[in-house]
Amino acid sequence: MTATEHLGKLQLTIMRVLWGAGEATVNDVHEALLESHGLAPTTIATMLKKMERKGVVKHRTEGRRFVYRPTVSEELVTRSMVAELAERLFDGDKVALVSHLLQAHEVDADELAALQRQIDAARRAAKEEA
Amino acid sequence: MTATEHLGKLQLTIMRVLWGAGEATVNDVHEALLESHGLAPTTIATMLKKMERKGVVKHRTEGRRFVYRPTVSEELVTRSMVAELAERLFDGDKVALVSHLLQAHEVDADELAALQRQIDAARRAAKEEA
DNA sequence: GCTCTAGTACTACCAAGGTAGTACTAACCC
DNA sequence: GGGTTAGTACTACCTTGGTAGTACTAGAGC
Repeated sequence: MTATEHLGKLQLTIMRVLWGAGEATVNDVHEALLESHGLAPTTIATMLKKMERKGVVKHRTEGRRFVYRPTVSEELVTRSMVAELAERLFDGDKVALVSHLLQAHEVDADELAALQRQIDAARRAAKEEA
Repeated sequence: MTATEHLGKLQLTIMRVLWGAGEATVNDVHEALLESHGLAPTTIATMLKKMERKGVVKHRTEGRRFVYRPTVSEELVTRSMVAELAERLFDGDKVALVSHLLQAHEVDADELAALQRQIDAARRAAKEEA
């Protein structure tokens, strides 16, 4: 039932570090985001704690430090967040979401061609599955 | 610049009433959402006030009541919310968002065919514009 | 003019995301 | 063994979305 794995901006950023590294300590995450975000280490720690309470990460103890690892996949999060938006904006109709992108002129000619190829591939895949 | 016109679930619901009606009083909105949501009238009023502070609606006074009207279009809100998600999840790449939908098997064969037609149309439109 | 009421203002509370300071303590080093 | 320090715990504050009760007042009706 994909329990709406909705993550905030910072949470997603942290998750990306975890997804990339497999697992990481508070310090690892802090280092990874230092240049781009410059947050206090305690901010990362607090956020990770909140995320653990929410169930998207788990930690094990290694000496003094906590080693966090994700408990949900990037794919799952992405899917449920996209689904949530489609739900809110298009009453769950994912095709309408794609239509919106096409109609809002958000996609240029090259991108359209790329999409065309992807749709072809998806249709072929769908046919084979059937 | 599309100043990230992000709206919550209820806010969006209220906006839909306003977009549909052109303008509406607190009571109108309350009536409109009574069956589906059953919220207190004060909840609607509070929400509209917060939305006005945020700049997505304005009101004029008509005797004792406030008549609210949207100051942003549905198109704008939709676009900026989709863009925000694309930003968060796909680093702003809207094509990647579409690819995700296709690859995640979220779209069935009929829908693919429909999309195909839309892409064709979009490509023709793009060609004519050039 | 006065009362009743519709309708807004004000206030309050909860949850979650975000941010961070301060306090505490286990571990390491000498 | 004792001090230093790294690293988490606790607490706190802000914002926004959501929800609603209570207080106040302009207007309508008599």
